[in-house]
Amino acid sequence: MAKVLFKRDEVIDKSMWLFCHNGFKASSMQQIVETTGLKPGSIYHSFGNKESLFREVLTSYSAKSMAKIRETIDGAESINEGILAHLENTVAESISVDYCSCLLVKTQLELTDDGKKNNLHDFAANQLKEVESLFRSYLEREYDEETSSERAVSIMLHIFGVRIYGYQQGSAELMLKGLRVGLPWLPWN
Amino acid sequence: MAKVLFKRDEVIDKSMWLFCHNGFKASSMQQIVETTGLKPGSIYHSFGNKESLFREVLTSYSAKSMAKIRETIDGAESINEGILAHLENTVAESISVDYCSCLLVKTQLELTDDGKKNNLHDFAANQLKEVESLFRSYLEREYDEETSSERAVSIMLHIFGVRIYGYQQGSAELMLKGLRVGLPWLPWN
DNA sequence: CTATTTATTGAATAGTCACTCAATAAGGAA
DNA sequence: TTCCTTATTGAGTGACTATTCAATAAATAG
Repeated sequence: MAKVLFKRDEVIDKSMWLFCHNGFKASSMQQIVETTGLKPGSIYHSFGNKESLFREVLTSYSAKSMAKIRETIDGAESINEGILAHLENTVAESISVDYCSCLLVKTQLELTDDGKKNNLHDFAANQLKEVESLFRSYLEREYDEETSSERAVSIMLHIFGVRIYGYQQGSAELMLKGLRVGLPWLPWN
Repeated sequence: MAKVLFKRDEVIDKSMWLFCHNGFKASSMQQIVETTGLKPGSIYHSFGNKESLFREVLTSYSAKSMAKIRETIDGAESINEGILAHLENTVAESISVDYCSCLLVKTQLELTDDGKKNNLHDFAANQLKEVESLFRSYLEREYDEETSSERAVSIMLHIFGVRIYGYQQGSAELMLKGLRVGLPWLPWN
């Protein structure tokens, strides 16, 4: 056999699952081989090395995340209702049985900024900055620049908070109360 | 030579520095040997294994963190001023050159909950719950139970947020603005 | 049909990992 | 002093790591 027998997207998705659960270092190439069904040589031929594969996974993860945010806000009756819906989704996600936080957040904490160009730490940080920009651009449809900027930061702080707080047991209700206190300008019921 | 030639606390502190910067898995025993000056056999004789050593480091880190919070709040003119001072300290810390977030947060994200008893993930999560309890107990001196509980959660969400947001470049001012928006009940200037 | 290109294979490589253990050295107890 | 306990040593262990590469198989070009 030869020539494009596997689907690149499927390999990315299966690898994403693994990286999300175990992080970068703890996901071994052996596990990737088992999860994707590809042989080591195939992976290296198609993706270069583990870091390149991970980079593609991160890019895909980031694109999906931002698409989902857009979808949620665009589908809501107002910007603020959309933002609230996204936060509620994030909380709901965090109590699922195999919750594994956010790959970008995990990557930023796991990989150190070694000073080299295009390191994975900075890559994740930049993607998260883009998420903030996305929220800010939505807010600017409703508020002045200053308010939009402040509230975008506040949203990011709360999302990051939920990404970590979500590991506490039975935390959904508590988190929603905490979000309501910290984001009183959102249209809570 | 023999018998207690090294100081246990110093070994813990030096290992803490390493674990804070690289995380659990990425800190090799070889690095621990180099950092602490102990030989492999000595470390295993005194601490059991890498996980036990890390557990002692986590315990020490948690104790130090909570002591510092108490110190800051007890030394302030009011509970709320103390909480604000602690948040400002956290922000200030996050812009230092070798910032490495919070070991408990990093551990919770790096190590998965494998379901086993006393795993490191749960250990870190429990320590973070105690930090929340500490804030709640302070707040209960000023507010009713419900308000104290909600605001303690809100504080934790913001601290977690800062722990991650701190990796963005030039973020100190932005974070302070975000905190001011999300925690308007604190005595800002 | 033949030649060339290219995806796939999987055993093999060198390096790193956490960890061990017999030998050794130095206290305290008798 | 002699014995016993215990901290220290550091070379060594096997398991695992990411990665390679010559061989192979299939699709495409001429």
